Amino acid sequence: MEQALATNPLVDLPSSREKILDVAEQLFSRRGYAGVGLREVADGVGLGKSSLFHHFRSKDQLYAELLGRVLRRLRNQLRPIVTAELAPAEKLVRWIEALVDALAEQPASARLLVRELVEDGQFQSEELPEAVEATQVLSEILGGIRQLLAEGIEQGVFRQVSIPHTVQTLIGATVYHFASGEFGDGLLGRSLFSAEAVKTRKQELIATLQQGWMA
Amino acid sequence: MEQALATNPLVDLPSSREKILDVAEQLFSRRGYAGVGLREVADGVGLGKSSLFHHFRSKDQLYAELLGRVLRRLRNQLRPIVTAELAPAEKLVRWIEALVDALAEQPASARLLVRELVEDGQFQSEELPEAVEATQVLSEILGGIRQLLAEGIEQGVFRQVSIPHTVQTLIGATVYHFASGEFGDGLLGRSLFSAEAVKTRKQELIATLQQGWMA
DNA sequence: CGCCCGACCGACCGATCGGTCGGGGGCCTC
DNA sequence: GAGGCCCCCGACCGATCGGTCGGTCGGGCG
Repeated sequence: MEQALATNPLVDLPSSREKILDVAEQLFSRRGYAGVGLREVADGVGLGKSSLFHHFRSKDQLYAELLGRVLRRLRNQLRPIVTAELAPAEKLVRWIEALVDALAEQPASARLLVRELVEDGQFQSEELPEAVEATQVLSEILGGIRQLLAEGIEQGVFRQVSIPHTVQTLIGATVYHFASGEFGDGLLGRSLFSAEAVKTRKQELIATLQQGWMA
Repeated sequence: MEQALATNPLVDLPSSREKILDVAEQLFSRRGYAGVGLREVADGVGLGKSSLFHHFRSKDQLYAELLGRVLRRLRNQLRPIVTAELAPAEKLVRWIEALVDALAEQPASARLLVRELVEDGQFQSEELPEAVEATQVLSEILGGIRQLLAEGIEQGVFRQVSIPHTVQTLIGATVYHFASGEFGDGLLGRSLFSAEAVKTRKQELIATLQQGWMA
């Protein structure tokens, strides 16, 4: 996180802009869009507040860009699984594992996503191009899992579950879980993101859901 | 909502105070604690902002009281099921049904709860007595479902699932689902709270989870 | 009648909000 | 060495934040 960045003349881009996004991701994920002021973000980066506006047009745009970054990461890790040549049951297991891994790798992601899903989306309706792109990436991810489920049902390996409800259950069991912060830590008696807890989560999920959806 | 309240000399209590809580519940659930100003709450009730402080000490206290109201409702609807004399499998089904019904009845509840669970709880650590009480009610609810699951495992009718993870899955599949607002509406193609969608949710949940947890 | 009190109000407080503006310093290129 | 560009800054803007204050009003009660 704190390597020598400025000393590398070739890829010094990850400097301020990325640092702002990193800090903002931590803060927004914990206390929400309205709960964090730009002053605090700037302080966390070690810049003046007005410097943020050199890199981003507005608070809205900063947030939208953040969301896009998180969603693109997820999409990139999940896409190859949907398009792979595998049996649906195997695909589903790998998809769940990959989603859990992706969420566990970057603890702020799940919280950010839950906030966005629970919010009455002011962002997708904005004319901000970054927000529009983020919405598209989300649609891609959803399309993938829907297709995966549809395949399995068509081939008769899954029960005839309701696809939208199943998607919701999956999101709840993964994204919500890793977004549950201190509450989840307290329930589990350890950090949600400890290697042990992540492994157990995968096992429990796959056992429950696979068994619950198999024909 | 707009009956003649003041004309009834016996039960005129549900007047302003309850009205404030109702309006605040709608607003906070949709845009979060930090996202709603007291001015807007007061306008929604039809009062001046300063009048809110006649009924509540602070914004924090108003919010804590709100949370307590929601949690007490849930506890009161779930408690009799845990203590009932029924087989664990039957109890679990009824518990899920009751939770879904309770969340579906008052659409703001689920969103409020998800926000609270995802937030790094500033409220339970506060010295606000209303917040402490709300935390206790939440613990009661959690204790109930934990006990229910433990019973089932002990009697061998449930698999040896991890109880904390199972609780998380249950919360995700119910509370998150009904908190997912416009996103969930879009996924389902109808309102999350339509009678049809609620009924389907119950069926899907019970089928999946029961089948996934039975020994 | 006079008195009290709960409900309510507008004006106001200091602080903070997102955002703007003019300018300064380092570095690269003519 | 003179410009140009990128990055950054402090000072400042109007608006809004949670919260306070003094005071008005009307109904119940002695």
